Amino acid sequence: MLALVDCDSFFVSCQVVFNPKLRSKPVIVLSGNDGCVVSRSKEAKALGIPMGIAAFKVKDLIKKHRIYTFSSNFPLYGDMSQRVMAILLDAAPRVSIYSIDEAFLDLSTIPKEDLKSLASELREKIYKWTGISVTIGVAPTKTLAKVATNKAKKNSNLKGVHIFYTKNDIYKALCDFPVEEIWGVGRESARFLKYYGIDTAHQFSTAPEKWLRKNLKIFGLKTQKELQGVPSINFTQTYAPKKQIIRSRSFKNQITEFEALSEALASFVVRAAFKLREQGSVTSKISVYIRTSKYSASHLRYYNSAEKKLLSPINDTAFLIKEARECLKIIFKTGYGYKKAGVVLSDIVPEHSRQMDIFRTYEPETSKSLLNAIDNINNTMGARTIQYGAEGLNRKSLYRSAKKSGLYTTSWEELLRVS
DNA sequence: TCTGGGGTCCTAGGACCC
DNA sequence: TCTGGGGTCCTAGGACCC
Repeated sequence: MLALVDCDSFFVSCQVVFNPKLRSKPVIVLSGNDGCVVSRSKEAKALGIPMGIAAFKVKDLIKKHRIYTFSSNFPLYGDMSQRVMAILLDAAPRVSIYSIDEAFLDLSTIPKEDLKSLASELREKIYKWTGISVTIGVAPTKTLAKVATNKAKKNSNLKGVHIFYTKNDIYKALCDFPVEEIWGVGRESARFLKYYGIDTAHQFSTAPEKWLRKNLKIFGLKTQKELQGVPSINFTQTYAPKKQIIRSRSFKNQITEFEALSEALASFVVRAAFKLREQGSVTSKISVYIRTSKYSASHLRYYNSAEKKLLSPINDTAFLIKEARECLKIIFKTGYGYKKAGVVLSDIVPEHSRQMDIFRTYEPETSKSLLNAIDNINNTMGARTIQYGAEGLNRKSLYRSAKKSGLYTTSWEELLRVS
């Protein structure tokens, strides 16, 4: 058996921990640039705020019901996530952290009769130690644990824990579980399945194997096995290094100047390269993209990207900034108002297995101590204590973030004051 | 006026080899 | 008229996740 532990309305919960008077009130958290609604309290859901909707579209609803609104605050969520995960890592021999607010726990060594108390106690402990409430689903496979969690969230009588003990438990649950809510069945597959009369998870689990393999490919087949109780999705490593690192942002106002865009890209590179070094990796491909608004008139729309392959994989910020600038030169066109830009590092490999460049156009050792020094200073004295000139100095923020709460757990200046 | 920011896995098809 | 049979590697882009 394995458990899925899923934090309830995670971003909202993080805000409420440090602002307890918001408990039982409608609260939402917005995406970057205050664009979309990405987390909602139970009360906000009940008022009809859909997931992912553009914030301006529900402005009236927010005003009318006095819904408390926060800009996203990722340093806070990341830190709260680590606290929850630390408890989970201690609770089971193997833990697979799946996202910022979810993890799978291997419970195969736990006797069946102990599962219920273990899950309930874990749930209480997490709430007591972090203030975050979680829902736990226990089942023989990841996909079924997802179903169990889903059921628990919809039925408050279950008190946040749902366990599939028997085949019959599973059968009953799958019969009234909509096919489009299965983990791994997205919009495309759901439309296809429904066209052929497959509406429930149970129907999916009994569909002909060959037909499924042909149309939904290998992942469709794996999902079917999972629903039948046969584990088919790997239990991945807890701290697997990223294979791709993206840093991107939407801008508050359109950017029209090359230099301004170049500075924004440089700041993305700085953060991406820091992440790269943090996980002990080097990259051999950098790509850059810029885009106008997706919603503007078609003749004002422009999207383009460019990439550079690096002869020798590296993690040197200054080098990558130069490469990003070269990419921008290729794709930048005047006359457009750019709304978003991003940097992608890919073809990432561990630093110790780096393939050297026979022509030695770049010698990584020379900058290693410099990079270490910069990282150490920024780690101990705060991010951006030392910056690169290419990021631009004293610039005004390019991003909208009007309702950001304090960095209660990661900045000495912003600790919560209690009186 | 205003529409997020990360990720992963899989497949088809091209380029290439003998 | 008819034009082999067996492979590998790489990449772009789709589908999906939170």
